[in-house]
Amino acid sequence: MITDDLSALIRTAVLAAAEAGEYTLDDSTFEVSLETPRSKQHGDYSCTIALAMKKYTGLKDSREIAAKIVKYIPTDSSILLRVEVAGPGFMNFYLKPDWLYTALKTIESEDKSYGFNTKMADENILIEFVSANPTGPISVVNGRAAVLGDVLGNLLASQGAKVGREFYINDALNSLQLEKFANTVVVRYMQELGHPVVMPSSADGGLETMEPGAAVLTNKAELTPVHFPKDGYRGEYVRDIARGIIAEAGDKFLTSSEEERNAYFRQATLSRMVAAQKNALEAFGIYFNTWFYESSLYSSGAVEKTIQQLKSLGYAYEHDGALWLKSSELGDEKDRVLVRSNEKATYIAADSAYHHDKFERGFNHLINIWGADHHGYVARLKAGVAALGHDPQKLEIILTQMVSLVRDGEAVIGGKRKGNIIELKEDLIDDIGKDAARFYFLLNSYETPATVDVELAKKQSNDNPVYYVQYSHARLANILVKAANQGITVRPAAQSELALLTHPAELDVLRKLADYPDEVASSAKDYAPHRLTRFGMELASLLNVFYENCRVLPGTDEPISSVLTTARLALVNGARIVQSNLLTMLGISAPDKM
RNA sequence: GCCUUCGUAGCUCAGUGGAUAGAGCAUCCGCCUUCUAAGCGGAUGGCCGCAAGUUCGAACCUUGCCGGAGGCACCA
Repeated sequence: MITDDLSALIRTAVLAAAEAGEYTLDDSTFEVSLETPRSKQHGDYSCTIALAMKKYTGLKDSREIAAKIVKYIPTDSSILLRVEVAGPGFMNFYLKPDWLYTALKTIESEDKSYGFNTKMADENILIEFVSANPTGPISVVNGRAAVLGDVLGNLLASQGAKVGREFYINDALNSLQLEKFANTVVVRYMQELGHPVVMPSSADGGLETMEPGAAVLTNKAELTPVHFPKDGYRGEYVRDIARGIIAEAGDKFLTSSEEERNAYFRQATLSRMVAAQKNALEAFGIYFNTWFYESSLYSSGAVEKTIQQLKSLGYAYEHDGALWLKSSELGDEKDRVLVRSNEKATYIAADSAYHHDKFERGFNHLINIWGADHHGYVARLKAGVAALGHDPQKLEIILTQMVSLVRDGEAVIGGKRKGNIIELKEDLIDDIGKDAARFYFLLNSYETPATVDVELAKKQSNDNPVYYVQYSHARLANILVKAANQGITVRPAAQSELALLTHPAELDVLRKLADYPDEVASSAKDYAPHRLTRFGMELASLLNVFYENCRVLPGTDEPISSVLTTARLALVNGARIVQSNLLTMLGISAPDKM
């Protein structure tokens, strides 16, 4: 890569200058960092080493240091046009356009793998994300973590890491909630089959109300009312599940034993809810390698085994009738209960077992994506993992800032219990599509608290920058189609007069294309998918400028030499590859027509 | 009270210790007879919450304060 060549050149010059006695160098472990200047007046790359070297050399004027270094940079380099010292001591490097043409050839030959490398080949990473409770649908709030985890997975995989995506289903300990959920579905089931329902008075002062049963059994006498559970789940999706059960099993649970009915509903509501979640996520382009059931940790004995292990390692002790984890010795602020005095294991016991299991499965690096409201749990889990002999540094918790929901300017409060959920699929994807929805979440850093107004998102969907990026791709594709129709063949870049590409708009595009692999690598390293999104918008903007200023195919007014057309077609094809690779990385389609 | 996090243009947000702090939307003015106007060009708009410190250099690092969000269970 060009930046590697350039920094090697600078390193050699810094050492050569010291050797020649221009200055003394106290520390030879200096880092040569290159940056892309914000303004291209400052060259293709800029180096600040002279500023940093004030400490090591004893010289006061960093412009002077820069000048001394520059003296030892070879002027007959194959890549370098010139070097300038500017400002307080920046060294600005202006490269020969050749390097851009070389980059274009590289893009063409690497094609779909341009932007990929093998730096992280030793990493076997498991990303666990979304993991929404199986008592409600995937909501818009989950959308951000979902797309973040998915694209982060793509980014890490592009760096050569093996990546697994996992969804954890909290189906065991949380049994009270699951029971309540199943009971709620039973009530809706009976309502669908004709029973009236008594809705309890709500906490915010509403009175007890009566809902009629569905009019399916018109000839029968009035059926006995059933009571909706206090704090039951009020969302419409509960009725959907009830209807699904009727379609599959009919009305036989009206007359079955309570035991039989409860056992069936407990299992059926869980599997239907999980299926619905899976369905919604797939509509969002998100596929998990594994759906891990918390209950399996209990049935396999893993939780019990983990507790025994913690005891024998001396990290667990009895106190007040409960079993405690010595988490305070492992970075947590206090000790935590592992097994309650009622003998039930806590979530931390199951979670320790779960993360132990992840490591046991061969992953050497775990990434969990959680909402910021779980941050108080981070130290605890790391302590649990450390107690079991794993390096807590290898468990990374990404906390996404909260997503608050707004509908037509009004805050939507409450959640699954109250029934006012804004569903990811029904309320967003079905309206604006997968591409716009993904792009919407990928625009900003997960470190920024977000407010999602679905109605606003729908109204603004035409303004969604995703179309801007896709449009630039479609225009490129269109040029290639038109060229083929006119019988003009796209030649390999190596057989084109790339030196004809001298227009500033062309050079800007080429420079951006050459930057792409670095951008992917840094987005992966910093877990910052949104940077790639921004890069796509910037590239689109440069492409539009190129499109306005540099005609590719012969026009009626504007004669264009066939060699220039050939060169520009090579550029168009390279840009199409990059824009397509980028959109693919984001899980967004790259249409040829719009 | 303690912990985490956010505060940048009217709004939504980028900004990797570097040069004159950027983009989209909104507002205003221009540009379609040639490869897609979902586009291009221009204008307006900033005590980067406040203060001190570190540094050659701070929107970025440190500390304090102000304001918002979240968390401090034998819940998950």
